[in-house]
Amino acid sequence: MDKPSQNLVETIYSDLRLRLQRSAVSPADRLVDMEIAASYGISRMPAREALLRLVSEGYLVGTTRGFAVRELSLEDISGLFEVRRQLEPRAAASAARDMTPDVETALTVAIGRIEQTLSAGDIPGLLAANVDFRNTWLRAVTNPHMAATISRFMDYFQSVRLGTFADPTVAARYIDGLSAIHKAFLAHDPLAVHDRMTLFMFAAEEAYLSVRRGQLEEAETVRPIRRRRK
Amino acid sequence: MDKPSQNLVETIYSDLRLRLQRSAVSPADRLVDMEIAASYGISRMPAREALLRLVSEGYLVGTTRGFAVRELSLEDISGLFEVRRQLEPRAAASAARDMTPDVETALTVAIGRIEQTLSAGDIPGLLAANVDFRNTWLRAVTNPHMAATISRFMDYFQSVRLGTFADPTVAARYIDGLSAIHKAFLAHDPLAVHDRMTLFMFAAEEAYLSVRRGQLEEAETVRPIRRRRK
DNA sequence: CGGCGGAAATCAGTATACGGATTTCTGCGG
DNA sequence: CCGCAGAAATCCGTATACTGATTTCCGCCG
Repeated sequence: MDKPSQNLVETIYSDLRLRLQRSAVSPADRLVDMEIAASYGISRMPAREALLRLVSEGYLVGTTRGFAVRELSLEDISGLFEVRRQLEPRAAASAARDMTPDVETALTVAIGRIEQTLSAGDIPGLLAANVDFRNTWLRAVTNPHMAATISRFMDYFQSVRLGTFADPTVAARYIDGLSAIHKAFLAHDPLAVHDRMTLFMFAAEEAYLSVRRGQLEEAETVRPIRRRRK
Repeated sequence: MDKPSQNLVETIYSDLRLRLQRSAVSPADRLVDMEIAASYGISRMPAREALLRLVSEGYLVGTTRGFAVRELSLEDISGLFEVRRQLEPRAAASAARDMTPDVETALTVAIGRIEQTLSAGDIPGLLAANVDFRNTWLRAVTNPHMAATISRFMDYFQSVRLGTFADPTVAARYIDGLSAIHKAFLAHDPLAVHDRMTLFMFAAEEAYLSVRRGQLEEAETVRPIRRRRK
């Protein structure tokens, strides 16, 4: 969201955030300040501060050995979606009202890319296109506090998302929902956008819950994951 | 929210956050890491990290000389209240549904203290009682993500709040709104709580806007406040 | 072959140090 | 008395260093 900035912490923070958004960090990975620092050729402190910031925002958790992406419990997912349900339909509706033509075309492009990557079975591409779509309508949300909050809540789900699209049935329904939202945007109908987004929220919640349930019972057996502090 | 914790950054962060909640830091004040560090008898880094975290959360802004409390523009206030309107009525309603008896009595105590401090003209006490009231019902919100988000949005307004209660008319209406919410809580009526909270949100937004407008035009004349970064 | 215990390694937290940008202070000249 | 240039002070950003807690490694003993 911010420009390059000649500030190291900001740079590292953005890079890491991007990697998290793209699910480029697995929950098994450990992010260590010294490694990151070395890869940028800088000292530990900026890397450490960026990591700490991601922890305070809830994207990472500190373990006794490095930082790891936070894994969402089923309660987390429900709770996060309760908030999303309150915000996103309203925000999307206001975006539909205030949208400029270029946003409109960008949305269409994004939807096209989503359908294309879906039929090609290109999961990473689908993921990226999906992020594009949401960022595009979010750009038309004039209230920056609203947009930032929504963006933040969406980003919590990146560790689950890959799995969401693995099941073709789920993926198809997901895309159908997006497509309906897109149509409502094109019709410049804020109320329809609101309703469609509401429906979409429930479908998405179910999808994430089901995926996460699967992940959890699969890992039922072995799973240490130690936190910090006595 | 968190316990003492044997972590310096956390300690300082909580202390500072508390001071901000209580409006104990004026916008004219400058928070400097070395000063804070000295007052705790520690080094710069933990103090600095706590300040940086407050900046990233939007409570402080960096200036060329120390950190200062963020001042809300009129647009900020409107934007923040748009989000609050989406969240707080819903959250309060769920709190009304899930509330335990001890929360109920705590709410009554808080309301009593609010009325008492109001008639006594004890503004700081009123401020504290007000914070108590909101934290009390927020405790009954079972969704931690919802509660944390709301708490965060409320805390943005501490720099304006003192002024809100200076005008007796505004204060009286504010308290009336709270009182109506309290009654709805006692009646265990989630819908009434939702409605009352919605009304209250609009009244509060108006109050803050009016106070802030006054502050802004008063300061119209002299006002350097330099930010950082070219 | 397994487990047990101590040494070595890893890494977060904190402290101290330095450089550079900007502001504030100071004193001289007008 | 005011302005203006240079000096001093302030304070952020970053680097490096130390410490203690925890984990991992490794070899000895049963």
